[in-house]
Amino acid sequence: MTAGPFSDVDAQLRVIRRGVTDLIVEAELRAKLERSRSTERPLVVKLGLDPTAPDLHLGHTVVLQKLRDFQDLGHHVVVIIGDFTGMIGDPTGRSDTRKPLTWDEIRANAETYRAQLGKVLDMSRTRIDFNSTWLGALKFEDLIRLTAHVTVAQLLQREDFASRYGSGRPISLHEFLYPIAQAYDSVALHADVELGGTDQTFNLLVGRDLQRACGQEPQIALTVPILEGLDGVTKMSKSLGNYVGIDEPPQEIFGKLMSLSDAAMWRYFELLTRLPDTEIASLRAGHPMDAKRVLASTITAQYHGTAAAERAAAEFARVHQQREVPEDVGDRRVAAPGGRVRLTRVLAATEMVSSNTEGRRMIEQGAVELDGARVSTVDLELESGRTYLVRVGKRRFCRVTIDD
RNA sequence: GGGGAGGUACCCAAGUGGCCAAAGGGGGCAGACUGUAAAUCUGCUGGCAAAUGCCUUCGGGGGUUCGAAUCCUCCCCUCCCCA
Repeated sequence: MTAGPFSDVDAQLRVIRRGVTDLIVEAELRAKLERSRSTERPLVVKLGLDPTAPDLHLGHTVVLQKLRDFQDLGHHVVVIIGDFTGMIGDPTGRSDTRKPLTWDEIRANAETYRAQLGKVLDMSRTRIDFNSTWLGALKFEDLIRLTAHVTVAQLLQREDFASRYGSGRPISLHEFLYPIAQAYDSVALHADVELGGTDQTFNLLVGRDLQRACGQEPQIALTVPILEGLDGVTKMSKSLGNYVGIDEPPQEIFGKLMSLSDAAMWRYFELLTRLPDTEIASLRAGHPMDAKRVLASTITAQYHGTAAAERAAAEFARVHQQREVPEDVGDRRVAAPGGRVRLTRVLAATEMVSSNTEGRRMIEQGAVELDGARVSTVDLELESGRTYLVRVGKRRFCRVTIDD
């Protein structure tokens, strides 16, 4: 993208600043960039990932795209798999203690990451490290020295700790160690920049303090906005079920994005697409559904290519706007011991519902269609030797063949 | 170490011997309406069988009782105050 190894500092800063919430401290970043340019040494840019949730979703891509920006500028990107910190679990909110992962699980998760990160990053220039490498080598004595640099009052500045402490909810001591461990990652790497969502601000700043205490130049803390999930309110996360995984099939990504609320969609335009402001403005002036279609197509294309995005769009129109059957309906076979089976059993057996009782409820609520006709009989039986097209709710389809 | 308050279904939160599979809210799902949106309205929201039946669930174990989320007892966990 540029002639020399590193482009003009102002140009770099323009790219880096785009879409970020906080850049602490910009003057220091400028100095680092200038030195990097004159010495032709790339900056070390760090991002930590949690090893427990190896499925990347659109929420992660906000920060990953920023990481990609740094890569494109020629800098050195390091992704830390927080296998050690994962034993703690970043204490944001829920207070459930995590069970430590086995080494095999961690390795497997890291492989998943490697595959998924490649959808956004240039993996040939991405280093992946495990923080157990250096954290596991620390002795208790080292830990004591490290923790001496941080005060309890400092830790209680963090909003999450403060509110829990204030409202009488427990804080385990090891949770206090989380920011310190993450900060030590920066020390171990000699990180120049650390990226994270705005919820990471505190941790990133502890990194600065600890680096300073260890005689290093403090890193730049750079935060990007947290993407809201499909509900448009809480942050996108797998555990809340309001996410779009980057590994999901195109129809899923497209369909999930179409179900966004109008209000939330602009946030997605802003954080997930690189469409120019003028184009977004003209979309705002038109029909919201057209805008949403553009959003869904753009993002689907990012992960599956334009052709797949077009297919997904066509499929969506067929199923939801013309109310027809989707192109790829799963085929299942269900055994009918006596020549016939109850529909409720079929629904459960094909996992279209979670239990027979649930299936019964669905029928009672008029949510089940058989070959296009709504089912009103709860104890309806299906005959063997036939194939039925079963639909539950709006999105669940299955072609079921009944065997003897 | 002393004193006090708590642990209820996905989450919050009522319930202090039977009418409790357990109020209410949130979330989720479904139906209507629509642009498969949002908002709104309605219904459902442990499982098996579908019959007025059975099983699992109120931190864990044991006990009292015809009968317990509710009483007793031991244990585990959390918070607050004092030291």
